[in-house]
Amino acid sequence: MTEKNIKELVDKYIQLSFSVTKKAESLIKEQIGSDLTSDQHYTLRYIYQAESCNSSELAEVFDVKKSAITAIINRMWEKGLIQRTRDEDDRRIVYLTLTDKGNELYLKAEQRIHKLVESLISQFDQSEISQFIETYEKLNDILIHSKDKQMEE
Amino acid sequence: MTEKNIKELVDKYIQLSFSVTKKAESLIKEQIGSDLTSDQHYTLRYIYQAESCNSSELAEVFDVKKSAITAIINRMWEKGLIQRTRDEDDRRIVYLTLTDKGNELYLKAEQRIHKLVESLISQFDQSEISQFIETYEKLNDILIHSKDKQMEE
DNA sequence: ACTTAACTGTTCAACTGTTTAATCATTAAC
DNA sequence: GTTAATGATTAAACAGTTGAACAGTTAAGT
Repeated sequence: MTEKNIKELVDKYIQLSFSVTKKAESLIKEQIGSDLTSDQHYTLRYIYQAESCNSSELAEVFDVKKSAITAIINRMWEKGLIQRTRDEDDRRIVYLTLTDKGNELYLKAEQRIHKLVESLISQFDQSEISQFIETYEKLNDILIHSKDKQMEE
Repeated sequence: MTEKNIKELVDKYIQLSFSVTKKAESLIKEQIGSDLTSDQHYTLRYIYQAESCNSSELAEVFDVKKSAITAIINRMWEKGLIQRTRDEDDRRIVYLTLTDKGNELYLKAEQRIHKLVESLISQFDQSEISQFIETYEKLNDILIHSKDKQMEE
């Protein structure tokens, strides 16, 4: 592969990455509706899948400071979507769990997102989309590894 | 493809999309440094590539209201990165162009991002990455089409 | 046991980015 | 020549973020 080809490939990837991310985010926002912001939905999803978690964990996953998590959790707590429970053994830790309302709101939005993504995916061959996701997964691993390597420095 | 397989594929894509986007954004932020935010860098890039553009165009590309663009341009104008020039024929239109400082700052960050992406891409077979980008491009087209279809409704 | 250090989470001030609605200046349409 | 429409801005309000300071709790060292 020539230098020029590599540069073009990289340019194209940077361009596509920006464009796809923007448009996907925009479509997802429409599925979520006005009850939740994107970040709030992502937060609901993480807590839903983890069943229970704490601020530090969320801060690491979302790659923001803990104070940012406190702020977002506060807003969702005020809306009655999230509960806080202190650990009895280590009273520093605050467990975050979804309320019934939070659960319901998450599932409603997630179903719509699921339908959206399914309709997008259905426009590809099965082999093409499988190959794509496989590479995407590999990229994800490489990105995780890149972050870890930076931590060591 | 069974129902179950589709659901798993969709779940995986949603999961990966979130994870990859977060991590890539985080790595890119590190390349940009503290002189610029991500959005400011994206703005510089768009104006750099377009050579000249106006607020409405940016608002459409970034999928935000024009007032949001005004705000971001104001901050970058205060930093001396962007110039505003009124069109002589239609004095409503304000052309946005990069100052030398803006140009320089953009290129410095973009070079680092380029190196980052190149080092990521180099960890794949050429055929794999070509196939990936091809599918990514197709996905981008589909997303653009999805937006257009919504506009018609 | 007491002191110190480390950890979990919060508060506060300052900032970026966003939307909504109102406004200004300019151009287009009739 | 008055009325639309257009391009851009302003102001208020809010979500999200950081950085620094802090409170409460637990762990470690001695």
